[in-house]
Amino acid sequence: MTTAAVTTVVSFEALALAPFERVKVMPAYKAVSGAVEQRIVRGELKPGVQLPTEQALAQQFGVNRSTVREAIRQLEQEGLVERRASKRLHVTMPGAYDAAPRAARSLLLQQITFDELWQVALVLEPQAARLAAKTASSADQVELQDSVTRLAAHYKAQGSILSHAELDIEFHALVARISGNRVLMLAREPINLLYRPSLIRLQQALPQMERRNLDAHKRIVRAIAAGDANLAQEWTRKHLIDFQRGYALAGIPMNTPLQMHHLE
Amino acid sequence: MTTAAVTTVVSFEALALAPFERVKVMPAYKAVSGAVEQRIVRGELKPGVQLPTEQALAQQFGVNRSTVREAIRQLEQEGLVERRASKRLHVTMPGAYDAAPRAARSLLLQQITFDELWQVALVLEPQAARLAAKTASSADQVELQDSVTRLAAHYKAQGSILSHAELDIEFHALVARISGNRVLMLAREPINLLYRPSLIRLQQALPQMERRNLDAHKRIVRAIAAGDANLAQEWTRKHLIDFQRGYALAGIPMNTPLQMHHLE
DNA sequence: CACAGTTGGATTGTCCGACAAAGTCACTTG
DNA sequence: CAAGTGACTTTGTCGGACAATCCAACTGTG
Repeated sequence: MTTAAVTTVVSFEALALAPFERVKVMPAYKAVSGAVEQRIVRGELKPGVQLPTEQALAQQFGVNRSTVREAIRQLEQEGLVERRASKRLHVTMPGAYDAAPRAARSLLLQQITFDELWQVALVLEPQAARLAAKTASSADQVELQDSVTRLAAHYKAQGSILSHAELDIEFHALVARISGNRVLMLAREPINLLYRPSLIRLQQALPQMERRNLDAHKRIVRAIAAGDANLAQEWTRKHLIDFQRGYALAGIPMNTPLQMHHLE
Repeated sequence: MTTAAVTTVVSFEALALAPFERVKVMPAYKAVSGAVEQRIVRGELKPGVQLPTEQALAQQFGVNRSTVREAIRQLEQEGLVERRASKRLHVTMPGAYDAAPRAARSLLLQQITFDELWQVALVLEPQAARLAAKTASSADQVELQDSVTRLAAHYKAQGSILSHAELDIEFHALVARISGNRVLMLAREPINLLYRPSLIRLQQALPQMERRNLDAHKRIVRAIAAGDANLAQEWTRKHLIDFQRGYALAGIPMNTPLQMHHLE
């Protein structure tokens, strides 16, 4: 039975072999969340479908329910999963809106300044208008017209509920949506969140800006309706530069870090 | 003792009072994670400091350790907290890089197309170059020159480790970093992640593009070094449009959804 | 006294079992 | 058939437990 094989003993070190790389050991909860995440990202678990109960998941993965729960918390936070109707877990497609608040918070913690925001808006918004001019349907045009009408109404009678700034923001969000470019919408969103308070503040400091803003919106809508991409882009750009001018006019410095209350 | 107060009984409904709004009841784990999050965002807990142990947290919040753990998982996922050196919890400042992968994944799940990416890059990259031209230090200029040199070396001797596409990406990331605009960097990042595979693919299909790319990079660097913002912006824009032209030339459609393997 | 090895406590990751609250669903009843 | 009801399911939370690992103090040795 035993065939005496002739072998030579050679030590591992003697061969100067590369040492084994540290084996990456993942906590079980991370392994579980990762596994579920993969199946969602791969499309095997489509948005809307219910996941098994915690108990069942624990059995399938061969871990304890507590471990499954920790994994679920991660997936929840990631927006891949949510408890709809207070009970069962459902797979959800994380929308752009989901990542935005965190990005905004990250920017705040990094003490970004307003002009950093503005410099990006200065190119994103005109591009949104340009694209919108190319793709706007007639229904979109009606919506745009409505938005301008609301702004005009607000201009005539100051008693409106939404502030001028809110309507302004709404308008630009609408243009971005009409552009149909989801990357653009995603990139805009954190900026939008942080922009709002500054815009409101400026509008209160310089109420006379309303007239110019209204005018700009009108021109932008007209350009989009006409399908004139260049014009829509250019007017949006002017609109933004105007905003910067107002900022300077009001004597508010643009290069001081944004404060935390911008997010509350 | 008992003073008979004269009261009239009136039913709640009879007064047609507004119904109570549904009291928002938060799960304990969310309350805990929210509490910690607030103290971090407010700056009371600065990055780097250690958090108490799970046991201590459980006592302070008056909940079970399991509950604390679930809260920690959320904070961990959010990037506000991490286990450094394998044990103690440390507060961390989530960087832009942290939110990007999730944003990228979200975009993939939404089946975005390449031209949506490109349309945003088309305005962000030139703006990055413009800002970089205004702020580049001499050290930055050296780095830019290095980057171009590496690209040139790769062009001469194909044997480089990094592909042409990788160097291209690196260059644009460098320009963005030099721009000093953190909002811009954040907005770029998800695009960067998704752009890479397409760029590599294109570069393989059209190796003759290398020459033009190298040329464009050179001009951009020269413009930045000269502090000519307009020129830097314009050349970057041309560089990107060139890229689009190459895409069409290679016969690759730009409007098909990006595939999942873009992220692996 | 310096230094390396040992040891014991502290902390995390995981498990088990339990229970109240809230939802679900089938079944009963008017 | 609609409304009501009651049993079952599932989640959120708790308490305790234990192995593995890390940390720090302690100890023996030169």
